[in-house]
Amino acid sequence: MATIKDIAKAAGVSVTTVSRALNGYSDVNAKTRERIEQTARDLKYSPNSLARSLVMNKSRTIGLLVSELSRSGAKDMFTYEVMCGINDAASDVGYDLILFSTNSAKQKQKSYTQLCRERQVEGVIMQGIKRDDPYIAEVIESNIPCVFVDVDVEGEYVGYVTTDNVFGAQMAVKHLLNLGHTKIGMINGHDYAHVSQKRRKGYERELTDAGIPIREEYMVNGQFLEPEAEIAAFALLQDHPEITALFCASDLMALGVMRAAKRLGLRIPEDLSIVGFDNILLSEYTTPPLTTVNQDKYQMGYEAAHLLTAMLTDGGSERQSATLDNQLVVRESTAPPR
Amino acid sequence: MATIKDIAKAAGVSVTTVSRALNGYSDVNAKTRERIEQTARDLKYSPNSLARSLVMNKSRTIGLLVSELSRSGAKDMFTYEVMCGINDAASDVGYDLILFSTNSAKQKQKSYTQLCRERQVEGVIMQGIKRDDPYIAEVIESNIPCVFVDVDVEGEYVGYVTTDNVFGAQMAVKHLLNLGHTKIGMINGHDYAHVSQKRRKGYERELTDAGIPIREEYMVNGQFLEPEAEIAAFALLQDHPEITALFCASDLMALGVMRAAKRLGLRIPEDLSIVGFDNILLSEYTTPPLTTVNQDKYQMGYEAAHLLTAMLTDGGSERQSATLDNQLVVRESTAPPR
DNA sequence: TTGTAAGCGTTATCAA
DNA sequence: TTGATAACGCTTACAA
Repeated sequence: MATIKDIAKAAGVSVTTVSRALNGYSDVNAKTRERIEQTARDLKYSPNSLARSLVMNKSRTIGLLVSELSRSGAKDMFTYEVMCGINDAASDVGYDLILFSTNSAKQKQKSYTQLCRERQVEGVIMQGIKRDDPYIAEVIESNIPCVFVDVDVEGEYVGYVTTDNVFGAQMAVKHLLNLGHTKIGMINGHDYAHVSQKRRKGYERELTDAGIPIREEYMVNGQFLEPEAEIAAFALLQDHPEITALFCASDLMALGVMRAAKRLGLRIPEDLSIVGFDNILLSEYTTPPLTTVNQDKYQMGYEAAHLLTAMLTDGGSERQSATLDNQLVVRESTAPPR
Repeated sequence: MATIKDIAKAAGVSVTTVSRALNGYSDVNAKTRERIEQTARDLKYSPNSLARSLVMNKSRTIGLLVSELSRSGAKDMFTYEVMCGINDAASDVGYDLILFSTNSAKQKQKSYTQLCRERQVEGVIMQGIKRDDPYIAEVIESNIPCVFVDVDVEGEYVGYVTTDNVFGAQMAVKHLLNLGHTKIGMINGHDYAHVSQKRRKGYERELTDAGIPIREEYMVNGQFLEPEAEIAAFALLQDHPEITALFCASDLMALGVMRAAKRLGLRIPEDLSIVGFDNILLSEYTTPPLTTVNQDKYQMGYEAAHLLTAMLTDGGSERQSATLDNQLVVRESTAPPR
């Protein structure tokens, strides 16, 4: 509870001198500094960052805005792993993280700018929000630096981190093509996700390059959810029994697809090959283990925080965005068609 | 960037009146209030919580201290799920979360009290720390309210949330006993975990109740880590081939044990029955699916935040701690011995 | 019902 | 090398 005032009194100097001594300014007599530091220790002083932030107008705090941070996200460790990366990168440079968890109900009450201003965060990292989220427009208008995870918006103070989703999808489809598949369906997420658009693009491009016509009816949405994907895949496979392989825009949805296949009596990979996306932890443990496209989630978070803190300190020089590589991980859910 | 000063000027009143109007005090003329609220909206005002916290000496912030928040924790969703619960409970009552991630290197630089005072958190939730962590003593001494997850310390301002680990372990062992096992080993975590002590107690008690002598050499530590557990279990099973069942203090370790069994050519559950603890997501997907003791991790977090905010507002009335029930989840990793 | 003024714990400007 | 003093944006006695 000791303040610099207390120290000043105890050490017989002014608060100014205490402040300067404790902050390592050079214009303080060595003896005085020593005495001040000692009394600070004696009084178990620790600075009040609130007061400091107020006067300096810098909070050394980053807001972490995760849309619907909830149990449902528990299954793919995506959010968590990204967070770990963010946390590590932020704490490396002395920033603390404040967690805003919003949902649409809360968003109605409080605008993005309000949220940030209130807590005086210096910058924001946004994760798990959809393309049509009203906050995105606010972010671009506002002058609070922000880095998005998996939404490709850029602006003066806005950047993003993502992986090469087009290429990732191409690798997945090429793998299927190489195995001899030609009737390849796709279970996508939803139209409001940046990654869905990109993965679809990769899927279509690879097919086109191979001279295979694109069939709209082979593409369905599973909302990035396991049960929804199961329903969608079930219907798709029932309507189009000629399909021998499915590319899923997420591992979680691939899980649902596996369930649908089981219900239809289809063996994996003999009757149906499945490729996922994300390489979530679970994908290694399914039966059979899932072939998928790996994304380095931790790195995404780390990079996001790094970009943001760079904007904050350098004043926004160099890169604002980053696209990370991803890799095909071949496991046992894919095989040549019968 | 508008402040109450700006509003005061624009609305032609004093800052006091603005403050009172915006905070819903009754002693403000309805007309004046309306005018003030309108100009606040016009100016896109949002309060500066830093300034407010400073003067009120209340930050409405909870510190979340997770020891070694890192990728290694990614495999069990424990940390994440608890966090979701904390987040939901905290935001229900208008508290924000600030993430402190410490590791021993940082702890040396900064004491617990310093950390909290600096950021002026009103209370703290601590997760993933060991019994011998130096912070624990600090917490008890300090007068900052704190709730621990899975460490049973109590004090004037200190409580904890845990599950009934003794009973959980008893259920696990009883299940094994009922199947006819008598040579039951235990892969524990380490001596610095509260839960390890409790689970061991449950294991020993149940065995004793069944008239089976406790054999020290049947108990080994796996540090709550998969590879360590694999090594420990491998050695144990090699030295004591008569063991037909293993109770593991965590699912993650059970995964390692399964690997060890495989390497030894033991089939699960025919040659070796395994029971885990936690019911992590993965346990459902292993081959075979793991019998385990479920803990409601989300609820633990929710309860922790609830206890803490109650302490903060009521001034520490009623309960300070909570012990949640857990349930045996029987899957396919257990069977009668041959 | 409204306003004046003090104060929260810092840092920054300026003068000594 | 040091110290008054103002300022950051807000709340709150106290007075009017």
